[in-house]
Amino acid sequence: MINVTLPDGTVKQFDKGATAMDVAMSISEGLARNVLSANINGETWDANRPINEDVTITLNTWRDKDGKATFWHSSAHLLAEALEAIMPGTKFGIGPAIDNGFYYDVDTGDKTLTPDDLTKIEAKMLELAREKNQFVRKEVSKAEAIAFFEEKNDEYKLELLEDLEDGTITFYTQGNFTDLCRGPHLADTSNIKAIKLMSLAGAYWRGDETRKQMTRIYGITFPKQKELKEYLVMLEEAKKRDHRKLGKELELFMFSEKVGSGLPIWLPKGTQIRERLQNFLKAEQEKRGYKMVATPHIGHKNLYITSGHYAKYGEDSFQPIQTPREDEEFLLKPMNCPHHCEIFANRPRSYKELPLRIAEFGTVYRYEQSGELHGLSRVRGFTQDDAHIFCTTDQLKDEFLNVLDLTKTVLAKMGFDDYTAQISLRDPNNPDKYIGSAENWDAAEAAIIDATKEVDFKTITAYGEAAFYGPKLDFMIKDALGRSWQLGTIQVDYNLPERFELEYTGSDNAGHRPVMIHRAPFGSMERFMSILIEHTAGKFPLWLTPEQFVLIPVSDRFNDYCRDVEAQLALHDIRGFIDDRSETIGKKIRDNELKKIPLLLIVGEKEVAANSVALRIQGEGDKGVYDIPNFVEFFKTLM
RNA sequence: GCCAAUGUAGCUCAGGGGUAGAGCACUUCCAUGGUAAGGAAGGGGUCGUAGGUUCAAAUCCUAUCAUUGGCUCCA
Repeated sequence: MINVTLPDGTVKQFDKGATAMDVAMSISEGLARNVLSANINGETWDANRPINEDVTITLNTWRDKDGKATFWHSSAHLLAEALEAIMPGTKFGIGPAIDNGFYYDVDTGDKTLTPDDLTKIEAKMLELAREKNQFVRKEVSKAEAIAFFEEKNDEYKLELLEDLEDGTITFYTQGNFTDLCRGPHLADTSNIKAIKLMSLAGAYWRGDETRKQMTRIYGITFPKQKELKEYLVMLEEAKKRDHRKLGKELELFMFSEKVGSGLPIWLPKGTQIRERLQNFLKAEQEKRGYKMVATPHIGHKNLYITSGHYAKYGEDSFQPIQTPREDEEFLLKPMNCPHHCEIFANRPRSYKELPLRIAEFGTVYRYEQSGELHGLSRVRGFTQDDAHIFCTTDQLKDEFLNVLDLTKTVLAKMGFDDYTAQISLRDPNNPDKYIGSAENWDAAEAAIIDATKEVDFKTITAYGEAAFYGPKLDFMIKDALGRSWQLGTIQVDYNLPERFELEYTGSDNAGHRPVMIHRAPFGSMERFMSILIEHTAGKFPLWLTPEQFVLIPVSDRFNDYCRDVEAQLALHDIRGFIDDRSETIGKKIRDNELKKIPLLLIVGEKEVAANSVALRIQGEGDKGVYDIPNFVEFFKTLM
């Protein structure tokens, strides 16, 4: 007999060789029907794999992340089976579950997969799923495994096998398809009821761009057709929030082939929002002791030789700008820190000046690869809400707290609450990768960790993700389609002060090297804007929105009155415009609702008589009549 | 940069070897309308760009640029 401990602490006894399915059955038949896999002592297992010792168990269903992962991983195998049936000789790379579905990297040789093929594969998958084939786990020796894939001529699986130890290798077979796989899998294919292959993409084998590019097939499956439909509807809804679409519709920004790809052009409405964001941040920074500076868009080549960027990124960047003078070269600045280092070096500095916090909305240019450009999220020219803090190691933690407080204030003001702070530390196995003494790194990493604890941030720690010059903290946030982007960042830097030979005079009258913190709460105005658009679906908070109200006269007889109201509201810094087109009232309301103007003020005979407006809130409908002072009061409650 | 797809009017899209279509937007006129599309008329495109095939190319081919989905990269 074995003891099985359930998540609630209950211990049940079973015969040796019982399965998670048996455990589920002992609880209820319904649960047994829904169990997809189980976590056994922390490891995910097939629901029908025999258990031979005392274990702690969690049963995974569709509602659990691990359950979905099992479902989707099995779906990937089903995809492979279908593809092998349709295109014999296809070679397979890896086929894992991901956050939303699964993919399989395949090599179809000379044949190129087309979207039409996906439809055929889907149909085949459904057909195979209905066969209710069991996923059969088998432990194999390495020699057996190698023989199997040599027979199949699948060099990818053979390469994967090289890294596996004999005795730990398992195969899974369902129907006619056998794959090298750790598992776990569903009991059989019949749970997979709804299938959608989403897209095709190229993907380098093992993520290495020097290796062969395979075809990646992305797909998603569900236990119910209805869930697939809901998922697709959700995707459609998400697309409506896409900042590229809304940016065009709301006339916030544009791109021009003539100006160049990846170079965003901010239109008047977008610029208004951008400037309000900047003014807000400036005010917050002023409270926290920052001084604004302004530096040129280019810098002498020598600046970047000093900073080390020339050697590291020279060839992959915008190329140097020549001058009439021979051998003189300037670079478009890819970051602001070298300029700011020169500001620090401008004159002798005393420890009494530290921490020195200098800030700039600095526009930088980076030659991103053409395939990487993405709306406002990934561009070649963008403005960082940059600042550099020069301080002593002892001041690091307080400065970190100061920056964290600022970042928190900024994100809260925008209503962003679903973000992750990633602490990036050294790779403990690779200490030579990093510049600076171990003591300094210890101090900086401790400062970050302590500071994030004090402000109670939701953090994840990533070892080995630190920059070579120092540890960092990045704020990650998702766009409408669930893609993760880095917004704000805080980075400790020991390298640049060293390279620029920055010094301050300490209380001991000796020279000391400062530490530098790079930080940008928004990250860049462009990327921040893209996320802001997607999170608000274009319904910006009232303080940010370019047009807070629209006055809609019922007929053009009331245009003069509207102008009067507009002027009265302007006195209270309430901004908007008059829709004096000769259209029907219904039409004007519809148009302005679609433009997402927050407050619609309808004005006709009655309103003119009572010096009032009839208020309608975007998306909410009629809110009744307000006289002007009351409306101003009401407006203030919304801000 | 790599793989794949797409590129037709300001926008969304249909069409497809025989000289270009819809809806919305725009202009003008009529209507002066009370809470999500009033009516009529009109203007607007060398079908991304450059070559090629053809009697004839927006349509087929090649190259190129841009965009989209991924991969790689990301100071």
